Amino acid sequence: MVKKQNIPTETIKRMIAYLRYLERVKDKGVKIISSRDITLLLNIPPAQFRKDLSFFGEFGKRGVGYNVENLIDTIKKLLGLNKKIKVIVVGAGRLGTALIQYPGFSEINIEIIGAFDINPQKVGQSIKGINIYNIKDIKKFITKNNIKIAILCVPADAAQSVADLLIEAKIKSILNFAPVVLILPEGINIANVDMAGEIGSIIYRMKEQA
Amino acid sequence: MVKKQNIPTETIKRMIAYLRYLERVKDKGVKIISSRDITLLLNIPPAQFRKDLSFFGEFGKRGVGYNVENLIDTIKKLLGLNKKIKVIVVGAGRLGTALIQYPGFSEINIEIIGAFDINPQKVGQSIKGINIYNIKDIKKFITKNNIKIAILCVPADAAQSVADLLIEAKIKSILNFAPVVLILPEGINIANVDMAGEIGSIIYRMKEQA
DNA sequence: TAGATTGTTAATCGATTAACAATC
DNA sequence: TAGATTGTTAATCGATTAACAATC
Repeated sequence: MVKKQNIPTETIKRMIAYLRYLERVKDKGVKIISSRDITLLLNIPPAQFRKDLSFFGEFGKRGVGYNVENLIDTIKKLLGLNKKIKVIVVGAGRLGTALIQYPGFSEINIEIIGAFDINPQKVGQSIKGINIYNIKDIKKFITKNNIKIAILCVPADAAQSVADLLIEAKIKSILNFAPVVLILPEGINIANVDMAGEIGSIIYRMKEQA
Repeated sequence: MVKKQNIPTETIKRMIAYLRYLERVKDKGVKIISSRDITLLLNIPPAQFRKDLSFFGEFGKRGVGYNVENLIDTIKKLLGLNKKIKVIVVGAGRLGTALIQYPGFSEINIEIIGAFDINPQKVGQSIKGINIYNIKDIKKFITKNNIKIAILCVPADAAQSVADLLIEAKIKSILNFAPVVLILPEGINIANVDMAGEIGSIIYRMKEQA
């Protein structure tokens, strides 16, 4: 029977961390690993790892541990990372072009298949084989290539209108790097990467220590 | 009397979002704002805004609302963002050079005063007036300029050793973009920006909808 | 005063952690 | 069988939300 409670987003993010760590130990030749060993370097209590997995099912062997290779495959399947996922980058500025080449995405099977910009000087160029297209063609491109996910890295003041355009083009999910809260219809998945917020929290904690 | 409970990190991050939003409405000439209006577009219940502020004190006027300009100044002071904070970028690759120019940092008074790389071809160059120095000189630079915060964007397999170097140079806080969990001594502040984790959580949620 | 909105308490909700029976 | 480690329940902890008295 398929388990179906509400799985915390934090659990999903930890699963990706587990996945990365497992890939690393697999490369070192480790075949079997315990919840204790897998969480030791991740600064997580072993029970949390087991709890996280238990949302999805049973994947270990009592008294033994987890088969590394199997667990990698399992987690990939559970998260939907077992097949390539095509995404586009919207906004081919500094950050956008950096993300096109970010190895952390390709590692988890995410493939950037195009970038879009409004600047005519950028349109037509390509970065690492990824073409930069005119943003006015984005709807056609999304439909034709059946894209569901966009990485949004346009300037803050353009973010909402570009997001509206993406929704119109039937994008289902947005990874937003603009420091703005986007207003989106129900059913659209959004994740915000707030880099300033992260560094702000660091600064506050430092202030507290002083 | 100074309030001192344990303030959730999420509260701090929301404070930065409030700050950004307040700056925007201030530019539009708004003088007074209620908790309802401030949270309307941020998708947050008004009570949470008030609760967040209450960790720090009382800043509104009952029956009236909050003075926008005062509140901006207050939040900046509370978070330690009222004076310029000097930081360095370590790793002047695509992501590093993008972050050097990221406007979201300068908006909250964070000033990048130098970048560091191991690649001799990059050393000596400069981006938007920010010099790229040889990483072997980093310790001297940190000491001389009294830097407390580093933005770490070296490749994953170099991240731990570079972090060790930063600790040796007496850095107190690290904003880490490498998809690795760093092992750091007690008392060092760390924030991890896990871009792959964020997009992974999106992919999972999309899979659930289907 | 009447209306509005804060600040805060208490209730709710959800996530983490501890403990242990199950079982390899 | 003895030792180890899982999977899961229950306890704990912390954060969010609702409700309302205080007060402008």
